[in-house]
Amino acid sequence: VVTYNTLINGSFRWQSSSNAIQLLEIMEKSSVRANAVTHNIMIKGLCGEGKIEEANKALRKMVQSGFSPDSITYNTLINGYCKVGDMCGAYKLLEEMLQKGIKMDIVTLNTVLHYLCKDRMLGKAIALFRFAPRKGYMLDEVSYGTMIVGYFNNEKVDEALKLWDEMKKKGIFPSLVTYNSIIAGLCKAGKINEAFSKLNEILNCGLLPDETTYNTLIHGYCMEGKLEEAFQFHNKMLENSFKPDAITCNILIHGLCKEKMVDKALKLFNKWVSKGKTIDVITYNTLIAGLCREGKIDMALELFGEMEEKKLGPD
RNA sequence: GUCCUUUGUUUUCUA
Repeated sequence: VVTYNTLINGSFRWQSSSNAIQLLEIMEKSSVRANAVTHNIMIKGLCGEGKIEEANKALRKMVQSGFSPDSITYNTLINGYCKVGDMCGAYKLLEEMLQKGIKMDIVTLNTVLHYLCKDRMLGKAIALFRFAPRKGYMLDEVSYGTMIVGYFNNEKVDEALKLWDEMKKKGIFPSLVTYNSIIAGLCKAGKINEAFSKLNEILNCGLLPDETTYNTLIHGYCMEGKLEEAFQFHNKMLENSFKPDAITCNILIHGLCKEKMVDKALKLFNKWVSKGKTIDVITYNTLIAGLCREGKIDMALELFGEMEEKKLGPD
């Protein structure tokens, strides 16, 4: 069943729910029985595609098969409801969970913190963040990372940095994700040099930056109009054998368009395509926006036609 | 004591 679980989960991640469901059906026809993890994977996968109804069906099936939803099940569903904006649904589930005697854990708490921050209720998030330890919750790296991002998104740069220090003082060592978060925040605040110095800190800690790290910094430089530096980072990425991805491409194209260099953006785009690298809807949207701004509507429409050919549905 | 599942980080449009 572990084999099937791994495959089903991977299928959701890299293919689609229909492939995953097929695998589940194959498993059901065999002598292998689904376990609680299988059900949790199904629920998560369906939530991930925004199919809340289907996820609920999967939940019912789980119960029918004799499994009790656990905290992972509930956390998954609560996150799913929040993701589609159904806070009432999420709240109902939370109550149901508590009624069944399943305690909120740090994951539940972090999920709530995240959506409070996202829905511009930073104040409530802060209150919860400060109150939780008194209730026995051990704030972890995700809690801190979530709040740091929340502060940055509300332009509270100093507070974000204060939390960063507080976290370290507590002996929680930032992982790459948290470093990426603070780099993004510093970039957004226009503190690109401080963001850059965090990259050195990453290396000194023995961590390795990833594509997100580079993309974030490249984006930071682009936003400042420093395209030279942005492309230097792009080259550095290649040197260090990281693979610039569609996001990298989108960032660079956007940066070029912003500086009224749509022609160069188009060149980059063509180069990217000819190398067989992936592009996506956002690539097209970015280029089309750049072209429209310059009044080159016919070229924009040409790209629009290409989108349909490539089955990248315009949105 | 080992495998699988839940939370945080990067890109596009409205001045």
